[in-house]
Amino acid sequence: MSKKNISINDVARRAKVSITTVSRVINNVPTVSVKNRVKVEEAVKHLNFSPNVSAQRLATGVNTAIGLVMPGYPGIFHSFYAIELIRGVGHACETLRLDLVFHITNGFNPLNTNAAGGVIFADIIENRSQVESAVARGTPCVIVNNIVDDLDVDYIAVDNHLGGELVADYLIGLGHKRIATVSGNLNTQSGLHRHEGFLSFLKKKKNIIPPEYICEGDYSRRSARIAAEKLMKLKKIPTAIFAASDDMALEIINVVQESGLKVPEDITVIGFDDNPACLYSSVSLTTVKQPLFQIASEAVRFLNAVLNEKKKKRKKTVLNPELVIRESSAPPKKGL
Amino acid sequence: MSKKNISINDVARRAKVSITTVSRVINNVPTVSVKNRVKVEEAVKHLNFSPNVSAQRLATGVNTAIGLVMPGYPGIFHSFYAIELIRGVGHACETLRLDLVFHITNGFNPLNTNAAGGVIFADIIENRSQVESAVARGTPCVIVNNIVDDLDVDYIAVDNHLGGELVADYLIGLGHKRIATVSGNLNTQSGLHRHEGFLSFLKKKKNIIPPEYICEGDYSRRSARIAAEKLMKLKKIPTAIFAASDDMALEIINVVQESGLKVPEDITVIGFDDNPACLYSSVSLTTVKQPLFQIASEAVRFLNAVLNEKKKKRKKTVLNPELVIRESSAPPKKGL
DNA sequence: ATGAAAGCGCTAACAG
DNA sequence: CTGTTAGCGCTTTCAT
Repeated sequence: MSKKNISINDVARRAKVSITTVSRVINNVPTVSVKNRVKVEEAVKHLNFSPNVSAQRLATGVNTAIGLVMPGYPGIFHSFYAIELIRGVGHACETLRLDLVFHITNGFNPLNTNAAGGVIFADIIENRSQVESAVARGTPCVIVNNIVDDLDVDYIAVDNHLGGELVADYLIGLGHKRIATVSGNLNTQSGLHRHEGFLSFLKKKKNIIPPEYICEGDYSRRSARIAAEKLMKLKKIPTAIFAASDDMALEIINVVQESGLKVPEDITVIGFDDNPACLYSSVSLTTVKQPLFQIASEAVRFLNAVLNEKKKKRKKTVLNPELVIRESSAPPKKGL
Repeated sequence: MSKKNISINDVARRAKVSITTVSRVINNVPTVSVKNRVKVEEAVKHLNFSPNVSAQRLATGVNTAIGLVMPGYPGIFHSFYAIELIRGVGHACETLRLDLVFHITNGFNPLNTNAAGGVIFADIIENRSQVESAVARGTPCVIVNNIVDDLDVDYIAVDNHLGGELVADYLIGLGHKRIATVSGNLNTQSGLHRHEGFLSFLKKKKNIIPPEYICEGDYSRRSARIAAEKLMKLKKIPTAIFAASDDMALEIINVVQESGLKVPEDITVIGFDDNPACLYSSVSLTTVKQPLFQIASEAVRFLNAVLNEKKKKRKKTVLNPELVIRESSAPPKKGL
């Protein structure tokens, strides 16, 4: 270390007070004479002193850093989901003046989550064991966007099942009969739930959907393209396609247009996410909006409250997504 | 705190060895008998012990966390630039097993950058003073994507000026005469340098560019649209437009196409970033590629080396961007 | 209102 | 190879 560390001692010496007084000033403890307060403040400024966070944490036993653990599978950073979460958590931490310790994990090297006082897990694919050990160690955890009932953790999630149902309901209401879907990664809870919600609602409403209309994607543009091209080659082309993400929906629209068909006149396409980037496409997208930013902020605020012992009760929250109707959806053409 | 903290003492007691031995085991110090090592490992596992990072840092005086400070202006998270940086820094930290402390700053509340052993500043708009105080405090800093020669800090940047020149040179070579440009935010160094490089090269080559062809944008889609619409209303429409970001370029293409013109047949459009999202647009974009991911990783590796005292010499690096020619550019139509 | 002193959990000489 | 001990920088009783 080349750092000439300025400590509370240096400040005390310069201000000619005890380190206790310096500590009081840094922590805004009221019982300090104006005279001393001024002296200390002068010294702090003069020495460019900044308290050693590690020492503070050791002494108080309170770590005010929030951990954010994000799965590291390829492409996640190109997803609206991840970005929005980072942004939400980041802003909330800034507002609350908390450090944010960010980790990308591939599920292998088990990070030392104890560098933070509380941790937020963005999904838990491949890193359940990490969650478990953090919980066992007593670190407050909140899982975002994953409903986990078999583990003693808090979570804040969106009802993806309902999201799928909303789309199915809307499509039926519009009069569509030939409805297809391209799922997200079915290994993720979001992908699975959206898919199941959509399909089960259709089935409940006695809407038969042929197997060739059910395509498994993985949230990538590439998978969407493959699925869409397959759909466009069918003898009976669907009149509506539900994609499990906006990104995939956009790619599907591309394929549809390349086939010489129009959205929504010939085919309705619906996405999921409410990714603002999709407002700029040729047709604005009908989609399902999930309050990601708020979820993220809420997770931080909750953890902060726990750290301050304001509350310690469980927080298992499931929020409802919302259908946003824009240009890419319309009733099917007459006769279809 | 509701956490029942397991300390090195608990482990020592259970393993019936001294805390020093436990410490040695945790830190992989070789001089520990196999017998003791096994006992300690058993205890660690049994107690789900994980060392207190704050205590380690205090004791060693070494903080292995890397700080990443990002300006918080609106929209930055929708830029490829920010995402790529986060991704690059994140992955590098993971590989090196470093904690990443992430901060979004609006330039006001001066964060305590000393929560990290070294910090990376992604641009320094509005937070120069923060950089200065970190430097004064002796914290190793590296500034990314900003050439800062009036401050004693390291930086790793892309030569944006050259980037602008590359585009100008290419356009001239293609035979374009009526060349327009939509700049990025001119308060950012990248925006300014790209703009200046582009313009100065044209001038040097005796290419006169009328004032109405020079539009000031701010990296937002919105600003690009406004500028492009203005350009399309001119009596003499340009045959080529250089946008300071891919995102803006895409929006410009939209406007061009809405005007009934074609890219690149009628108008060449060139971007800057090499944002992969732009591969999916109707025409793939000719653009300037900057090695953001590598820059980010390099910044982390450098800081890590400094922390390990492997090197302490200055690192002022300027990397060259690279022109990537794709579909959105072509020679002007005959006669123009 | 102020300070002395103990201790947070860990590492790093130093002895043995 | 192992243990004792003295801090690291700060907070927090407890006196004064």
